[in-house]
Amino acid sequence: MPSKSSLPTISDVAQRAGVSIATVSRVINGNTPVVAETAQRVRLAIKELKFVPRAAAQVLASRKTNTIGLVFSEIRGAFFPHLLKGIEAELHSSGYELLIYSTHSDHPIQRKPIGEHNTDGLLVFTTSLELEELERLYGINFPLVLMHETPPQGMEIPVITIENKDGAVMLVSHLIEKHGRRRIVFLRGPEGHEDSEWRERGYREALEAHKIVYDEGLIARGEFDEDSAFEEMQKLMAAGIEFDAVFAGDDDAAIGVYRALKMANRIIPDDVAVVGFDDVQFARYISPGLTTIRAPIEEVGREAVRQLICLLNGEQAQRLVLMRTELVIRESCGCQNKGGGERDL
Amino acid sequence: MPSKSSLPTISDVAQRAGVSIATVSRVINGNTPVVAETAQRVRLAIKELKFVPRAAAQVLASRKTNTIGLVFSEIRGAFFPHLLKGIEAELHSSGYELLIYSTHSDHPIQRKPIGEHNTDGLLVFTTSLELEELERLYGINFPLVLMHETPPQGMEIPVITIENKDGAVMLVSHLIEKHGRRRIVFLRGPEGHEDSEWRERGYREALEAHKIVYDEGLIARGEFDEDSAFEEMQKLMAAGIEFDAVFAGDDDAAIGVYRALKMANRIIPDDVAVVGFDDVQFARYISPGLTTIRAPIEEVGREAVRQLICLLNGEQAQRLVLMRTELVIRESCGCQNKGGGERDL
DNA sequence: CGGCATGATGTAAGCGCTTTCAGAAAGCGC
DNA sequence: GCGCTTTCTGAAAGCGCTTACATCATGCCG
Repeated sequence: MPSKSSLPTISDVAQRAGVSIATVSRVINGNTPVVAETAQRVRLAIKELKFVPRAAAQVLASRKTNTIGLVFSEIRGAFFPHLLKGIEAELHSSGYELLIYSTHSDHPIQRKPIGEHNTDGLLVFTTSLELEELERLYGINFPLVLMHETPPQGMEIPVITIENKDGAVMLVSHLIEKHGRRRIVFLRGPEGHEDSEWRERGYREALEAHKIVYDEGLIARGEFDEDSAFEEMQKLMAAGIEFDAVFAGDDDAAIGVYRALKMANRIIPDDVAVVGFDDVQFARYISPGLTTIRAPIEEVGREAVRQLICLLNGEQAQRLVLMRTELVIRESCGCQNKGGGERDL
Repeated sequence: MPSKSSLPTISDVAQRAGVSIATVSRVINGNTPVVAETAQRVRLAIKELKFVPRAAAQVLASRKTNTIGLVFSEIRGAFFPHLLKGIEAELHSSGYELLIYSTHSDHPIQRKPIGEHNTDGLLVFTTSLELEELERLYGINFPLVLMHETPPQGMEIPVITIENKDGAVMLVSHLIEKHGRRRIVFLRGPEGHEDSEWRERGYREALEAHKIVYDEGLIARGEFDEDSAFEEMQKLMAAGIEFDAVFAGDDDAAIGVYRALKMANRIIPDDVAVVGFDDVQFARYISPGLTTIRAPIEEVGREAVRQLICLLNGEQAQRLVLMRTELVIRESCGCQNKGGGERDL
């Protein structure tokens, strides 16, 4: 049993097969013709020695890492698995590896964790990368694709995102038209979060289209998560603000809204209608079923990878891919949910 | 603006700072003393040139990749984010990177995606790695930690797992003692899945302890996911098998059970009590709230990383870490859920 | 039958770092 | 001041691959 220090290298293989290391390299990479019989001998030697090329050496010599990076900030959130699944799926079919880095703000970064030194390109979700680093990477022409974030001034980086505004309009219009709601709370996401900005714009447009005056007092500032949503709702109610519906910003926040409302004995949807955004897994499981917007998150991941691969191949990528969103009606808005979600509980 | 082909290297830095590349390397790695003033000059040069060491070169020269790998098979499943979160958190505080590979069976692997050539050690979840590959890695003394899977015969690999059997016993005993259920269906997980094996053992022990005869007819074979659970329940009901409770194998499966039961107009928990396993996010959100076992999944991830790092440092790792599980009572078993889960909806 | 494509293989020069080893500079006691 | 140790720094040898280029048989044409 060989110790770890003596793993076989390409020269061991070459020697055993009676060829030069160049030939071994050629049969491994298959880009230069090698006589069939020789190739067979090499492959045998590889198998016998259980040889696996050291990735670092390949990368160093070929200047290609064959892996792409994903920078992400919020592993929590029902959102993440969907996105990752799409990315993984598309990546596998293209032979790239995935390096994931999630930027926790708490640990100051010493060595640069992810970038041009260990990946061929980067998938960046929302604002998980500091502007400075983004500029640096862009400056050296490093392949980059953004998700749910338009690039800063002057940078031409492909973006994949969803129809946030349309989704919000559908949601709010539904609340107004079908259920006669007029005092609709909007629970924003984090400051500077683009999804949130667009959803708010949609919210305002929908109000306007129905001649409802925008009321600053109905805007609450959450973080796209359960806890902050819960607290914001508590505050709102404590302040005695009246409302008959809540647009929760995203599904995670909707959970917090549910909790606060139930604790205050307000019935959903009779007293207060609630809608979310994203249609994550649990949206159909909670009670009442959450009316929300289906965002093709998985598809965003797939498309992001596709565009990045375009870039990696030196092809032109699309500047902007906008994914359609779709209204998913369940019961939390007041509907009876006839038909549709047959998988709902 | 430098083109991608002319990224600065360590020699550029050395030249600019008026030192040798060895010195630059020393201040980067900080393991050999360098006079403060010189070090400062080097750091300045690094900053000015925006130099980032190429990871591949470092890896090749130092023979350490500074990244650990995670091999996983089921990105789907409410399970995954919890695990990943724990792993990420622990990893960051130790300065390692994470390379994730999820083994989809559909794409035959050409190049070895993950292993000794691109990581310093591997975290392996359940049976995501083929035995042959596991043996190979073990054979070359490669640092390995398994999660939720005991190592094959003769291999001494550290394992992190949870008290599956105890959890199952708690669940089933609760069903029997508090709710008088006696015909309890057990919905298994996939063949060979260790969690499933142990849960079944707990199920049988609990029955035995209460003098209930084990009935083969009450065992259904799911896949730890919603769809197979749904189908299995349909089959069971179609076959006219009687039961007053279902132990769903895991929470994902419980969802499928809920759906099948509701579709058949059987009331949970009055007609049929349902319990799950894992306590994933949505368990508290569904209606009725799912009685389940809280498995410290995140902690499993953290602990796995800790053990792997022990190995990487040449220290001894624990052969087996067993995490305690805990009964979480909500309403799906028939309880009224007084107290406890104050975050439940 | 000589000259020349043609295609398979070998030779060797890196890729950009780390690290050993040796040398230079500086401090110390006698 | 002389030899000694003690620090710091530089030269250079790899790490294990890829790939441009050279080499060497072939086969083919005129």
